[in-house]
Amino acid sequence: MSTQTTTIDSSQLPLKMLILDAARKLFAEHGYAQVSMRKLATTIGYSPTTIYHHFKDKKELFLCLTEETYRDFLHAINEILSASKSPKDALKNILHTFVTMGLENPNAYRVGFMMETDLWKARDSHFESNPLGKTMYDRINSCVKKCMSPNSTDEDVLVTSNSVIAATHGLTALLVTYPNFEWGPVNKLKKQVIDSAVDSIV
Amino acid sequence: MSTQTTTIDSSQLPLKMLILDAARKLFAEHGYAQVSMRKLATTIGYSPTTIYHHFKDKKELFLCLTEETYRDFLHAINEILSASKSPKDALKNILHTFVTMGLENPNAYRVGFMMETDLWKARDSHFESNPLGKTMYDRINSCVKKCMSPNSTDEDVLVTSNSVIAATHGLTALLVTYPNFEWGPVNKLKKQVIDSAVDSIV
DNA sequence: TCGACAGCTTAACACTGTTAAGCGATGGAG
DNA sequence: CTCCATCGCTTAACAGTGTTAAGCTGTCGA
Repeated sequence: MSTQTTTIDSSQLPLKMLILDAARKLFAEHGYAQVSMRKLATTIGYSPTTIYHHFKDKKELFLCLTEETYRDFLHAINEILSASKSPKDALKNILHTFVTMGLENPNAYRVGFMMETDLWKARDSHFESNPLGKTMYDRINSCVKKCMSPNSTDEDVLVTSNSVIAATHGLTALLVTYPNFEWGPVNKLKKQVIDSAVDSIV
Repeated sequence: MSTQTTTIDSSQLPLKMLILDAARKLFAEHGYAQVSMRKLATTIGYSPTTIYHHFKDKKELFLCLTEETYRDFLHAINEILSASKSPKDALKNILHTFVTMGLENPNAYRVGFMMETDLWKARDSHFESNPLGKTMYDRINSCVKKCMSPNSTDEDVLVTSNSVIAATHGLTALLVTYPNFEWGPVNKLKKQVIDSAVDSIV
């Protein structure tokens, strides 16, 4: 029972911020597995135990960073949605940005969209602990719906939305996982993947 | 310098086989990270060090299993190619099988197509240490080429082939990574992803 | 001045991948 | 037969991991 009456976001606590900042940087540079709690502690000049006073475990710490990633993606999506003319334009722009952002910050993309967290696997609903992810997904879903004929069933929309996401994710994942492979001109690749996924929508 | 004149595949050595069999099973069940060398050693009734007499390190051990995965996929591709009428039919069948096999053995798919091994990252050519993967890739590539107009450039073929692979991989990766998500009817999803990728080929 | 509490550390546990050193049996040479 | 080398395997350790129980220390209100 604190006497604190002002609403302070606990994530704004200086030390918690310090940890997150260092973690974000280290993590973006070296990847999840390569950053140990001890290394992180050393870089911020505290003992490893201190981190555990602010985060339940390593998973929770990096889940915070994941949320930041979702926030960034969602922000970009919102901007695009409010600036695009047609739904198809918006959708294509969103997917392009999706790939671009993934390539710009591969480690963030890895944690956000390529790692299976027990937190998610444990639950029936995937997005229960991930409202930002859910919002992102819903945005894309409703954008796809607008691209489709008005008498499409919910299942049609779901399948189409997921298939568009799958294709885009596949490209990003491959480019992130095998950056040294001879992919050919990446821009053409992006365009072809996204166009053939979106233009097939009727 | 052994006096052995008969050609014996060293992978057929009983203990090496025993290790690989146990590793394959443990790994398929629990995943790469969850299987430790000590656990593996215990299940085969040897000390951990023994494993290191047959495999340089954990990475090399699981790279052997990766090769098996590639072998399986390549085998399936070859069967399809020799049984299909049109190139487009063959391509669609290959991609369908790709997804199906991935879902049947998610852990194998993870190691084969979702993990960045230092071995590959270190090299200029991705497939230098992975001839089976190269063959697989080439098979798909030439199948895509047959689907395209004869005056397509090599770059066109490359981009198209990679974009088809990307879409298919994306679906498999998502299904493997988030198996509990409400994907909707997976068969419809597979069909839509593959059809919109392949049917966009001109 | 005392005591409570917050913030942080020390030290440990149970793991991990990996390896240097050594043990014991087997089998060929003298 | 004896000796020695070699092969197959193990013990014990190193350095690292995530994590936590226990304790220390300084500040602040009573």
